[in-house]
This record gives sequence, structure tokens and C-alpha cells, in this order.
Amino acid sequence: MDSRDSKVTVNFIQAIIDQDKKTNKYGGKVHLRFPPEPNGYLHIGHAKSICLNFGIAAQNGGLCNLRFDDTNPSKEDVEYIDSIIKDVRWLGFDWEDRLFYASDYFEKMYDYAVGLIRAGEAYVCDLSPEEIRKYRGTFQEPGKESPYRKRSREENLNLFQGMRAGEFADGSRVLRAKIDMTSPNLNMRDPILYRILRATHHRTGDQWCIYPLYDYAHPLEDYYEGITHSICTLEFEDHRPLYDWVLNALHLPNPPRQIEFARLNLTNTVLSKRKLRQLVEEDYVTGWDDPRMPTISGLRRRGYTPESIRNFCDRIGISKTNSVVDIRFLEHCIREDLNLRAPRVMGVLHPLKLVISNYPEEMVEEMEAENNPEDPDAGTRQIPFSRNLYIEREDFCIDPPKKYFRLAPGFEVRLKNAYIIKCDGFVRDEKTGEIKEVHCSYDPETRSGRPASQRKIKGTLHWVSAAHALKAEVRLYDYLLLDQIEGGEEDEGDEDFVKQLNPNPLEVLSDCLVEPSLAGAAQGSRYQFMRQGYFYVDPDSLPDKLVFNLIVSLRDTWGKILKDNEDRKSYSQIP
RNA sequence: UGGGGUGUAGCCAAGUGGUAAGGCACGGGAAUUUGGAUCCCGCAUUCGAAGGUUCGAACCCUUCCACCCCAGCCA
Repeated sequence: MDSRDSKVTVNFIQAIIDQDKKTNKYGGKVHLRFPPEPNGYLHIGHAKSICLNFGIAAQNGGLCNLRFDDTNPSKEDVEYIDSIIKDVRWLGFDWEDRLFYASDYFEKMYDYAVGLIRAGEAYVCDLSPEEIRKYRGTFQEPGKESPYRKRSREENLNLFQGMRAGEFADGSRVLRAKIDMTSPNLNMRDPILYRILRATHHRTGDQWCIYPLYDYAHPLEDYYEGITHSICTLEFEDHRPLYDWVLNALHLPNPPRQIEFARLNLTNTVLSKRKLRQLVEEDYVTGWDDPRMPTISGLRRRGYTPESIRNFCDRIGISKTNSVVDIRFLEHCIREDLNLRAPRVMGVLHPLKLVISNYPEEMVEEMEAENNPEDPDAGTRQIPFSRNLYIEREDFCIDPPKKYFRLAPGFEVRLKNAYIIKCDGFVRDEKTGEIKEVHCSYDPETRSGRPASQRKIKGTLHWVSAAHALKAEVRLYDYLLLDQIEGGEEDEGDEDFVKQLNPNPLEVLSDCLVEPSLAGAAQGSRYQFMRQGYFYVDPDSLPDKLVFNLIVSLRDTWGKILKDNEDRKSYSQIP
């Protein structure tokens, strides 16, 4: 009767499309596009748009094009085109043979501009940039008409041709739409359609010295490609009348419709091309693909899966509300994905030597371990066990707090997949006071699988065998930005987001030890280091020098308790 | 003081006149050879505010308030 799940909620864009299908507005056709400007790398905010556009197309039996909106050669580059293509593909989307470039339409756009001039809807204006700004007026005051507004069609035509022919200096003239200088919408006060710009275009070279502006180019691009629904972000709402104006002269029965939605914001990171570029250029990170970056390439190198990103984008919802999504939700999505498919493995990040005093010196046993308790088909592997082991430094404490289910003098603990051991003592470094090794004894009857192993033991530790473990480098990443400080108004004007940067977003551990099954772990593979987190084998990793990136830690309720108690210091092992 | 938008829990977000979905986070419990995963349970008497219409309002009307975007020859 009442299915509390399967309640399909549809976002407002899908609702519009449903309506259009019902009225057969576009003959049932649904055709979208993802139109990046190739002037930077894609980030997770773009992923939201990509998933929306390609997703809606797929759900409606429609199509989605990939289109480069390359109308400003001074900011664009093929490097970005290549990265964008790679990233959209990696996310799992396919535009088939529909890869387009705005620059392929330049000739048609030019012709259309000529048509507008002929129709008396556009004119060449000789005002300087400063003058144009002055004539535009303000929010409160209407603009003034340009003295060039009344030029004859012939003169306009000649001048526009001259612009194209390179007869005029950059910035000396523009083509403007003749709309309404008194419009309360500044975008409608005779907006500029074409500017003179001598820059070598990454595709058309020096073929053009005039380039169309977004407001003029975009609706035409959509029209040329037969787009039905043109989805963009909120800041373009004010531009919609102009979008419609440009298409109006075409007298299309059903012109494409622009629909705006709220772009993604994420806590603890930045999501603007400008800021991301700043991070790269000022060496706060190693590049666009630094694993700390929210770029698609950064997330990829961090170890995120395309599935988890798509899932995240599908679940955050689409609306017109300015919002900031908690980055912990993104983390939830990758954990959920990897929990099901990442093989479990043991790795010790901060090694502390542990000696099983009553275990024979030369003996080595192979312990059987499940590769993934969530996946019965994942099988098992063997892990060598011996007298000398390493455990996590955090897993031993001389003076344990309440509910410390780990090793401490006199405490019993289980070594995962091995034995139950008891702590008999420890050795300190005489000089530093640091704990150098922990001594334990084991009970041979408690080997995993034997009846005596069934005993209830509160704590289970991960470990590696000293003689068999592999050394590895582990890179622990943290958020780029610190949590926003409560009441910390300051309003660092956006320019200074740098002040909010996490001073320590990366910790490199070069003396980690991992179990021998990881020998030769392939670059790009993902593992769960038990009790710690999910790790990705970085492209820097070599068979004899493994490098792991922390993708995301496991949920850490114990860590949370510690933090809440604020008692951490008293558990310090340093006297 | 112009125009365009948006306000539902700590964060996202459904809901479109019939009595507040879901997820994240959070809190509690069960179980546990990962303090993971899993499983239960809890978490908005109220929808920016105030009035009004109605048997009935988050949904309709009025007024007000808050926040975001717009004065690039960027997109």
C-alpha cells in the first residue's frame, strides 16, 4: 500500500520537461548540452551540471551534446579542451558524434549578425569602453542612447564588414543590439554582440579578429544544434530576456528554453575557476590534479570513483536555492561505494614494534583472511604471522582511558585473523622516553577459526609481520579550507579565502608498513586499510616503492569520543 | 531608492489546499574477529515574519523581513 521508499521525486527541470512532453512542444524531443568554456579544468560543480544534462537526456530518451563555448580566445586553450574531454568521459558520459565547438559556427553567426543589421536591430558603435559604461547608466538611472545608434544600415553593414576585415583597432568599435537603453535590466541596454579582438584562437587561428559574446552566441549555438532545453546557472537569469531576444528574429515556433538552477557549493573547499587557478599558480597545490583539489582530475587522483561522484550529484538534488553542501556527504558517497568493493588489507601507518615473547623465533604461520566481508566472492588470502610484528602506535597506551579497547599493560586484545594476545610489558627508549616496543604473549589455542578464538574480546587490532611487511609511503590529505569559524565575520572579501586555507592539508608518512599481499599493487587500485580508511595507489607508486593516497578515512567513532572528551593529551604516551 | 531570484531541521531536499518524504550530520541501542559495514530507535506541533481567505494553509492573498545575482568589449 504505502511504499515509503520508491517515492520518485522529480526535480523542477524534469517537471518542465514532463510538461513539454505532455504538450508535445518539441515533438517529444529532449536535446540538451553541456557547454563548458575551455578556460580551466572541470570541478565537481561541473560534474553536477554534467550529470544533470546527460542524466536528464538519458532519462527522457533524449540526447546531450558536448559543446565547447570557445568564443573568447584570450582565455582559452587546447590543454583545457583535452582535460575536459577526458574528464567527461571518465565520469562515464558519451556524446557519441556530437562534439561541437562554438567556433565552428562563427561564419553562421556572422551572417546572422548581418541579418540583424539589415533588419535595423543592430548597429556598430564607436564609443570607447569607458563611454559605453557611462552611457549604460546605473541601477537607478536609465542609460543614454549612443550617438551611433542611428547610423544607416548601409553604414553599419560597411563598418561591420570593416570590423571583420581587420580595419579597426581592438576595442575601437563593437556591434550592439538595438534594444532599450532605459530597460531596468541592464543586459537589455543595447548589449554588445561582437567585439574586435586580435587573439589567436586555438581552433580558428587568426581567421577572425572579431568574436561574438556569450549572450549573442549561446542562443544561436543552442538553435544550431536543435537544443530544446538550455540549462545554465542562476547568474544567467537576468540574461534570459536577451537569450530570447536573439532567437526572436528567427521566428521559431518553439525556440529552445533557458532554465537556470543553483550551482554547487561545497564546504571546506573552493569551487570557482579563479580560486582554483590561484591555488595552482601560487603553488598551494601541485597542480590541477592535486588530490586535494575538487577538480575532476584531482578527485580522480585522490581515488574517488566516477560512480561515487555521479551518485553524489544525483542525490544532492537540483533546485534554485543557493546552497552549500556538506563535504561529508561526498565522503559518505565514496565510502558507501568502496565499502562494497574495496579489498581489505592491513597496513600500519605509525608502526610500533610488538614482540610475541612466547612465539617461537623461527616460526611463521600463514593466516587466512577474508578479502572483503561485504563480498563473499572476493575470496581469501594468506597473511604471514611471526614473533615480531608491528601495530599502530595509537593502539597501545600505558595509561588507557575508559573504554579503550586496545592494548595496554595487562590488557587482552585480538590480532585480526590471528591470535588473542595479552600485554606483559613494554620497553622505553632511555633517552627520549618514547615507547620502543611492546611485549605480549599469545595463546596458541586462540588462533582464528579454533574454538578458543570464539572468546569475546573487545578490541581487534590490525598488524603486519616485521619480516614480511612492505614499506610504503602514505599521503594523508585533509580539507583545503578550515571549517568556517563561528561568528568569524571579517568578511574576507572572497579575495582572501587564502586566509581560510588549511595550513596542513597534507601529511606524508614515509615509513608505513603494509602486508606483503600488496606487493606490486597496481596504480589506480583501491584498498581499505582495515580500521583506517580507503586508499588509492597513486600514479607515483612503483612496484618496489608503493605510494598510497588517503581517499577518505573510515568513520571513526572512537576518535570522535576522544575529541569530544578533549582528553587526548592525557593519553599521550610521552611522559 | 532599479531589475531578477530564493527562503521547509545543523546541511541538502520532497511537498503544489487534507494535516511535514528521504538523505547527510547528530544522539541512543543491538550485533560485531574492522570502535568499519549492518540493524533498530530518536531527531521540524511546524515550513523567513505578521495578518487575511478557508471546515482545513508550507501551499492561495496582503504586507513586511532576510539573503543571493546584475552596471566585462568574461562566460
